[in-house]
Amino acid sequence: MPKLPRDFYERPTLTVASELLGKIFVFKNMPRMSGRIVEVEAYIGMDDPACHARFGLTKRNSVMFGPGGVTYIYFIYGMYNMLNFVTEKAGFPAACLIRAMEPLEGLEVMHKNRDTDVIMNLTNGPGKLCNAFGLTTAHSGIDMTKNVIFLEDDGYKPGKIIRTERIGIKNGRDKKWRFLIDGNKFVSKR
DNA sequence: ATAACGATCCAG
DNA sequence: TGGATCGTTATG
Repeated sequence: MPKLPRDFYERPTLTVASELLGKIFVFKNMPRMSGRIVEVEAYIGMDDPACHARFGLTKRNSVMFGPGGVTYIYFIYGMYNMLNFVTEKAGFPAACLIRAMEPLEGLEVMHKNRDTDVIMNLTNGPGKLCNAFGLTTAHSGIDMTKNVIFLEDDGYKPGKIIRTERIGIKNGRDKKWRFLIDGNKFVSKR
């Protein structure tokens, strides 16, 4: 199946966010692991008070200032990793946070990493899915046009897409920059 | 040098 | 509803 090219990512972040829904995230680990994206949030530029780029270029967020189609993974709350894809062209800092997926391949490893038998509980949250896939900050800055981490399009068409406020932030919570597939049971809990 | 806090999760 | 837990950033 063909990988999504850099052109897919280097567009307005809200466009990318909505089109990420239904795409297949692939991590060529041992074994190959994958999941269908069902919930995403957009963080856009230095003027977005919830975006890591709001303080300008720092050591942590530098990858957001580079080209689109690169992973941005950061560590938070002393124990969780968050998976993002950098969007827009180099120079404009923005990214999409992947909040939930439907697990497809590598279920055994996910169950082991998450220490649960419940499939529904594997990847239905941004911290959970990184734990399930084994993704850490060591996987930040990976070029998604290469062969380790990338997206595939199998032609799946999500049904109705819902837009809501972003979750877990204080500033900028008025913006409806969270996108999810209506009725999908792998969307994160609230 | 130090302190506050965060794009979360889970137990009780 | 609160505690875990630590890197990042701001402030003195």
